[in-house]
Amino acid sequence: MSGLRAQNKADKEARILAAAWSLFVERGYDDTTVREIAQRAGVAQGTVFVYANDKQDLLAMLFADRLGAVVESAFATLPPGVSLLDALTHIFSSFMRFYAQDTRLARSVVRGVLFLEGPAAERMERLNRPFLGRVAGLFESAQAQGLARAELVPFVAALNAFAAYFMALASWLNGLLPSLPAAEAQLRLALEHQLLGVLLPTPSPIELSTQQGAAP
Amino acid sequence: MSGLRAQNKADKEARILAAAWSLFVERGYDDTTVREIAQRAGVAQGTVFVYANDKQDLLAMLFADRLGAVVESAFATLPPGVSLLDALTHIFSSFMRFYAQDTRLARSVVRGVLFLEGPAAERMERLNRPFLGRVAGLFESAQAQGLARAELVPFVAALNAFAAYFMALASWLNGLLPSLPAAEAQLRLALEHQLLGVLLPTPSPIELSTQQGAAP
DNA sequence: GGCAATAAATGAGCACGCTCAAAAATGAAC
DNA sequence: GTTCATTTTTGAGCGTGCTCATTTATTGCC
Repeated sequence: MSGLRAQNKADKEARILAAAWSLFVERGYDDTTVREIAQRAGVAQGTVFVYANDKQDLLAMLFADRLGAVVESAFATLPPGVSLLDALTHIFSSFMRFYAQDTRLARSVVRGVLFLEGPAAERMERLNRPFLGRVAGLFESAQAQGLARAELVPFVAALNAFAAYFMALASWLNGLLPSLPAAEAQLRLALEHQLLGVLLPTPSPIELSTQQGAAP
Repeated sequence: MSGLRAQNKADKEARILAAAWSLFVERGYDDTTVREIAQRAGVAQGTVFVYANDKQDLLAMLFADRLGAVVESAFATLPPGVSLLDALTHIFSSFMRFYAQDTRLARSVVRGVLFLEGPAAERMERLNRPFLGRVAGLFESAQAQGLARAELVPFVAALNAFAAYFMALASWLNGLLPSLPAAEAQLRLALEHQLLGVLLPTPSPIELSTQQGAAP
C-alpha cells in the first residue's frame, strides 16, 4: 500500500501552504522569503519548489481555492428578482470585500494574476472563463425578460462589466481610491453608465412624445 | 562653470538608456541583466542605479517618453467630424499598434506599469490623468453636439472606455487573442456595446411608433 | 597651480529565488 | 531481514537585483 507516501506528501503540502499563508499575512508577499516558509513548514528550502513551481505559484494556489469559494458564495447569495445593476454590483462587490481583508496581499495577488505564464495561466483561465460565462448569463436573463437589448452580445457585456470592476479594483489597491466604499461607489457608477449607454436612444426629439403624459 | 559635470551626467544617462533599450529589444526585459546594460553603456554596474531607482524604472523611463509621443500623435491625427466610436477606436488602436512593434516588451511594460510604487506611480499618474481628461473631452463634445446623453459623467465614460481597452490589450498580450486585428476587433465591439448601452431605451413597445414610417 | 569641499562613480558584498546532483526514505521481491 | 529500485528530500551553489562604504573626478577659492 502506498498510503504512507501519499499522506506524507499531502501533509507536507498542507504545511507548506499554511506556512506560506501565515507569513504572507504577517509580512506581506514581497517581504516573505522562501527560506522562512520552509523553516516554518519544517522542510528544507528546496522542498518548497517540489510542491510549487515558484514563489508566485504559492500565492496563486492559496488564492485559487479562496476565489473559487467567493464566486460560489456570490452567486449563491444573489437575491432573486433583483435588477441587473444590483446583481452585477453584488457579484463584484463580493470580490472587493474579500480583497478588503488584506489589501496589501490583494495587490500582490492581482498584480501576479494578470500576467501569468504557462500552466498557471491556464489554471487561472479555467477559473475565469466559467465565471465570465455566469456573468454573461445575467445579461442573457435580462434579455429573455425583455429588459435588455436583444442585439447585445452577452459575453461582451460581461467582459465590459468585468473590465470596469478590474479598473475600480486596481485604482483602489493602488491608493487612488481611498476606501472600499469609494471603490464600490466607483464600480456602481461605472456599471450604471454601461447599462444606460452613451448614445441618445433616438436621433430626434420624438422621444419626448413617448414619455409620461399622454398626447394633449 | 558647471557644464562639464552636467554634460557627463547627461551623456551617461543617455548611454545607459540606449544600452537598456537595445538589450531589452534583443533579449527581452527579464533576460537582460543590469550588469549587461552597464557593460554596454561603458559604466560600472552600480552607476546604473544612480540614474534609475531600479531595473523596472529603466523600462518605465524608456516608455514614458514614447507613450507620451503616441498620445500626442493619436490626438493630432484624429480625423475631424468623426463619430465617437471611430474617435475612441482611433485613439486606443494607436496604442495597440505601438505595442505591436514588440509584444514581448509590451507585456513587461504593461505588467510593470499597472502596479507601480512611490514616485514612479505618480509619474505614471501624471501621464494618465490628462490623457483620460482628453478622452473625457470626446464624450463632452458629443454631449455638446447633442449626440450623447446629457446626464452622463464624461470622466466615468472615459474610464469605462479605457477599461475595455486595457482588457483587450491584456488579453492580446497574454495570447488569448491571436493577433493585433483580433484585439482591435474585440476593442471596437466592446466600445460599441458601451456606447449603445445594455438597457432598452424605453420600457414599452411605444418605441415602435418612433421608427421610420410616419403615422398612418 | 594648489587645496579643500562637494558630487559622482565604483564594485565588493548581501540576500534573494531557484536548480540540481547527491542523499535519504520508502516500497516491492525474495 | 536483506537487497535493490523508485520516489522524495535535501542544501550547497548559481546568478540575480540592489546597497553602500570607499575611491575618483570636478568645482570654486586663494
